[in-house]
Amino acid sequence: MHKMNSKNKTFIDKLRSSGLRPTNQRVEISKFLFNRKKTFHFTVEELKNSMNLKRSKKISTATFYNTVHALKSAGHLKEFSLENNTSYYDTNITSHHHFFDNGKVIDIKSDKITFQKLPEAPKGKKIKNVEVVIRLENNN
Amino acid sequence: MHKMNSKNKTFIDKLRSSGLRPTNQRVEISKFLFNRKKTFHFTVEELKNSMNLKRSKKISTATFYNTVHALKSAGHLKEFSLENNTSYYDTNITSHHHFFDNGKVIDIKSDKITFQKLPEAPKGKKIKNVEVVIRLENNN
DNA sequence: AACTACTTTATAATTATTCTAAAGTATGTG
DNA sequence: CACATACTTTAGAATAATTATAAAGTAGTT
Ligand SMILES: [Mn+2]
Ligand SMILES: [Mn+2]
Ligand SMILES: [Zn+2]
Ligand SMILES: [Zn+2]
Repeated sequence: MHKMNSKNKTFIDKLRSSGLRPTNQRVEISKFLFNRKKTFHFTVEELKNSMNLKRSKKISTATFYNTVHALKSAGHLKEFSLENNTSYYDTNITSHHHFFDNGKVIDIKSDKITFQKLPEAPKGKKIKNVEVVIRLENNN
Repeated sequence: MHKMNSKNKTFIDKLRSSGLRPTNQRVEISKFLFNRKKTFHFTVEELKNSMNLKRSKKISTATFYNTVHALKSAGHLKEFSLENNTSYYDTNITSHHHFFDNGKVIDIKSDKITFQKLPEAPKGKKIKNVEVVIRLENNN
């Protein structure tokens, strides 16, 4: 059985608030996702492969998808897309911006970009958020 | 056999410059895509369904995918993604911005958004383009 | 007409994702 | 602690979007 320490608290709470019991598999996934300093951008396949690589008893694909989906529905992960019909997830759930550099994704803090001019929302609508993608290429 | 008129010229040229012979099927697809005043945003499935609806002899799925792919590779279409692992295409190939409103996509001309502050590219990289997505929701 | 290169199409394969149903684990109750 | 019940994990099937294959069709050339 697992003893909960204060370090684990945050990511176990994320599971609980997603309606998920903190089982072994889920705790390991949540820890892997949230127990890091920097934002993590990933696909479910990438997550599965990197976690299962070091494990003798693999966590099943369905558990990865289910857990990620529940965390996303509860607002602990944000979904986004690149141009390759795969879902990416972002542990930074605040509204922020990105550099896209050949499949690599880098966060840009919200306050690093400000606008001089922005269009109004069409009538009956309002703006939920404004997010910028800066696509990069190699110099020269 | 088809006689080419000046109206057809543009979209037939797009086929030619994509390395595609202007066959009947391709001409109809290219015409459907480019012979309109406003930008068209679509998925291949949507394109196929709306074009085949009015046809007795259907154009095959592979031809839709192949033609769209060639047009995109030649730069006559731009690919983008919403949060649902399907590729969308945009007949507006200029760098521009979008409203995303519940799966609906609306163009925002480039000059409608200007920046006060933008981050620099990481070293060794330069900025290829900057595109904004404004997500909308219903009022009240 | 015969030759060649390019096209279209039906169908199979692939990839990402979701579903299903059976077996496993935890929790509550007496 | 038994047992019931509820939730979980998992392997494998199913689905959706896309890509590949290979046979039959079409066009351009000699
Ligand atoms: Mn998919
Ligand atoms: Mn896909
Ligand atoms: Zn991010
Ligand atoms: Zn557009």
